[in-house]
Amino acid sequence: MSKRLTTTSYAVLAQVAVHPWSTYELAQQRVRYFRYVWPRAESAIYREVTRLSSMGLITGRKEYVGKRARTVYSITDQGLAALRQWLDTPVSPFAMDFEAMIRLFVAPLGTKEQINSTLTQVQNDAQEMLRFGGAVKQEFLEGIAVTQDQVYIRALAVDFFISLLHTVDAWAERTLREIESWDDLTPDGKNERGLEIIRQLPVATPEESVKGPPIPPDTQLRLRRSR
Amino acid sequence: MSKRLTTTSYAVLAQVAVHPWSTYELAQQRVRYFRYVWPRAESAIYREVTRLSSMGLITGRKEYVGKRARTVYSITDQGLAALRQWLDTPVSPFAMDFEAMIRLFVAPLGTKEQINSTLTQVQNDAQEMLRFGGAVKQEFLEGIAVTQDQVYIRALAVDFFISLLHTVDAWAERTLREIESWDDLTPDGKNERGLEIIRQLPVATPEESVKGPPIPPDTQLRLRRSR
DNA sequence: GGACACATGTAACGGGTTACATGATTTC
DNA sequence: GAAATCATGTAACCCGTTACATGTGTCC
Repeated sequence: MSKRLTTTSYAVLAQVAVHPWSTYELAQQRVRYFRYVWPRAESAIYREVTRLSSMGLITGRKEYVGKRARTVYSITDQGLAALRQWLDTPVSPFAMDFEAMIRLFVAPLGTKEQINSTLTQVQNDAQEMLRFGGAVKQEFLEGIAVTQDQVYIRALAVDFFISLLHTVDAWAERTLREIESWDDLTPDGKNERGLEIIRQLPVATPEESVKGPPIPPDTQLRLRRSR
Repeated sequence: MSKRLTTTSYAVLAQVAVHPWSTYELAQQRVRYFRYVWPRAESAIYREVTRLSSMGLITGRKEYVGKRARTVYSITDQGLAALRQWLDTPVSPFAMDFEAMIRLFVAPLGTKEQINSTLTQVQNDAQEMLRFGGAVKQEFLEGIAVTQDQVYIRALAVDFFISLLHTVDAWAERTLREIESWDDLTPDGKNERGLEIIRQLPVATPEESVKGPPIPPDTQLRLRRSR
């Protein structure tokens, strides 16, 4: 068992910091915590709990619900200190896995139905997540959220979540409409239209912005470094 | 070596489908292809190339640049067929790793400087990626992009990329301003403000939308299934 | 009292990462 | 002709996943 803590470790630690949980609850309640910003399999949570416990960052207390034993974990002072220390290290950048984009690139090899169904799936996923966001919103407004005392922070996170999903949803929508307007998936006659879309994108080309000093080479974008 | 192809395999295959590349070029040029939507380490690309080649989905031809040997890979008919077949399988959903969100949640354990630097980093990353997006835009407008004949498709992808980054950038900006306005990171007196932000989020609460039929239980959001 | 979902895990595989290695070219 | 960088990989660890296991409460 490695000694290094990963972001996943800190995610679990952060969740335990809110209040004590059993491992099962931790794994389940990730939905309301980091499932969407740091998705991991349940078994990964179980392993992290074992690890954090063996390192003394959380402590388990055996409880019984009827005849069934369960271990409820709380954060230790050492665990809190570890979290605080972590806040001084550099963040790993935003990263996404978006398979639909790869499929879009190779879409001309397939059919209109295929790319349509891919984009529809993207939109459905986004709308489903938005529904979850709506549920969270309501919980806070009703004052029954587990982290009700942290609204002032959580509001900022939910804001991000909602904004991002609206962006994905809207993009899927307009892209579906665009493809609908095509007769087929070949490049024939679609060149100028594509350039027009590109031209209208709200972003400056380097040509337009060569007034400023050149970008120093060490400003290179970091790849995700999540270990 | 497992026989199953992963999304990473198909990403490499899709890139080789554009035109032949040496392995090194493939690993480098991911920047212009899937680096941002399917980020993987270079060594993973090398391994995939070996695998795809041994499965006959791509073929390598030895070339020499001066004294240095290199293998240039092209896609085979079998590889094209595999890509086409893949388009009929369900997409794996959008997923993100966004460590900054975890840090935001535990921000009250640390200092204002710490959360500020986290959010600034998020904004810098987004702006750096936007600059890259601008460069891609210019390439297409100048007509010198490698996939110039695919503008009509790529435009849709670049649109997504730009939209998403503007969303991230704007969120980081307004969140930085919000936190700037605080005296400290404690909940004291920030409760009502948080609720106000939540209230204004552009998403329907389930309460508001109970007119429609209940959501069938099998509409559950899938977790990323990228294998 | 059988079925089913809840609660709590363990085992094993493999994909992704980090770290290292090595010759060839270019730079100064 | 030394140093830096390019080009091309290999090795090994470990995180994350999928699949399985097993007892316990609950529903009808």
